[in-house]
Amino acid sequence: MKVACSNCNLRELCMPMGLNEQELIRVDELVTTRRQVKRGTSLFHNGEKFTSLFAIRTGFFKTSVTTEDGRDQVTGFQMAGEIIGLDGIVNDQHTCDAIALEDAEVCVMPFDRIEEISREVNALQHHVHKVMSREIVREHGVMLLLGSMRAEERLAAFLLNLVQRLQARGFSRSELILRMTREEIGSYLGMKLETVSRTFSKFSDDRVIDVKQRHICILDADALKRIVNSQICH
Amino acid sequence: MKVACSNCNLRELCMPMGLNEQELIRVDELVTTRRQVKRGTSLFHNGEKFTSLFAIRTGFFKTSVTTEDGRDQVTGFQMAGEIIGLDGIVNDQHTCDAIALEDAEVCVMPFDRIEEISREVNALQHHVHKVMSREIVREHGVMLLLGSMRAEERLAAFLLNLVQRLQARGFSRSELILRMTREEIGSYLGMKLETVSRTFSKFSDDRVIDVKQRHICILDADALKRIVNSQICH
DNA sequence: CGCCGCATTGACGTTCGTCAAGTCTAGTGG
DNA sequence: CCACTAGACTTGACGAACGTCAATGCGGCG
Repeated sequence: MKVACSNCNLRELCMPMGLNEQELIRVDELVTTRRQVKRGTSLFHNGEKFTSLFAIRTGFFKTSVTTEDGRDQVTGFQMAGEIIGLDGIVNDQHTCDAIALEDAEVCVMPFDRIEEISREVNALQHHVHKVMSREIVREHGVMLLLGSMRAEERLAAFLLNLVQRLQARGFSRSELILRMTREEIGSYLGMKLETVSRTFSKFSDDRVIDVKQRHICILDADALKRIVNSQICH
Repeated sequence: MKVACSNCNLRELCMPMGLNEQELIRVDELVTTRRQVKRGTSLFHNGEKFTSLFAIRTGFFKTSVTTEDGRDQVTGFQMAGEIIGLDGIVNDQHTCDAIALEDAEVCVMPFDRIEEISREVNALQHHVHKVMSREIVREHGVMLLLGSMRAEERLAAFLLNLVQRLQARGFSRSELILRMTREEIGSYLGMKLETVSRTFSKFSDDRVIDVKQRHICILDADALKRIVNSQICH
């Protein structure tokens, strides 16, 4: 049942590379347990005590933050091999919610153990730093998107990003199934669900993608890239 | 000239707390040199090789990312005691520009040395993790702002954030001098400089703040907070 | 088979961006 | 010391993009 990290087919995504025998053994100790998360339920909630990071083994998550006055903002969508929970480190409690968008399984990695093993395995230490830095850079990209792109550009960038990550996991580079609603896409991209829907329809009319509910087929990836870079006359 | 970190008046901001004698000595070795950065010049640029993190000793910075097609987005404003350069870790090169908005001095901390000393001083290790996590959480807040707030709410949140950080550094909680232009504020907040200016004027008309170019006086902090939380009728 | 949540589409309104004119201020050089 | 200039800021008029509200369509699940 329980697969060691050293044998996991996702190891290139969540683990450091180039470890020796002994380091591999140590790193395998990171994951204490696995946890199943049913679709629609939460892995953690804002305010909950932070103890562990989670590596996604299967499934798909969204993370979102909420204000006192009830607005909420999806801050990311996470898929297999990605690490979730980094927000909790700073104050020992989570500051966002993580909700499974399909049935999922995560590897639980207690953070004190991560720190302990990091001190011995340099590659792990550096890997942790890289994972956090990558998240910071990703968020810079989202800020750029939210701060300076228009609806079509945002949605095009979103689709390209999704399909690129799926491709890295062995899925098609032209077909994908959205695990999230239009409203969740809209929240992530800073637009209303109606605008998301209209923009999908526009892309479909322009023969750039094919949309059947949540089934998306990318017909012209280059056109999408041109849209992101605003090389399209409006 | 060179003040040890253990004696620096900013140590509570950039250093871990509760170190013993020996650990203090080790941590003092983090900062190899200081570097002066003149107003308008860069600390680092997108694409430059990453070697070090920087702790701001004096002065004020902005960081910004740029797309191929020339759009750019201010991703943050940093002041004394804050750490800059975390984006560079993941790919060994910086992915944004850091520009001084006033004459500044930074402490240069080579990252390999940070990792080395982190392995020995647990408090430093955890501190590094917290600094990175804090940046991730901060960016979640910016995403919320960009994705779901309107112009007045964004600017109110921005002012409250700035003044709160200045207060933590011993400055007034009601007066501040903006180190950045309207255009830079606009870029950060995802709006045009004219909208920034108009919104300042509106706040001024409503007696919430007093604006004289870059000199801002907060007359009614509670009103600003209500604006952020949308408890104002439009 | 029917219901419910999600998605689509249309009509209309609001907010913010665009363009343009004009003002203020700090810094420079006579 | 003052006039001049360049860059930053303010303000107004107008329009485009997107949000809002409402009606309708579709598909999956019990």
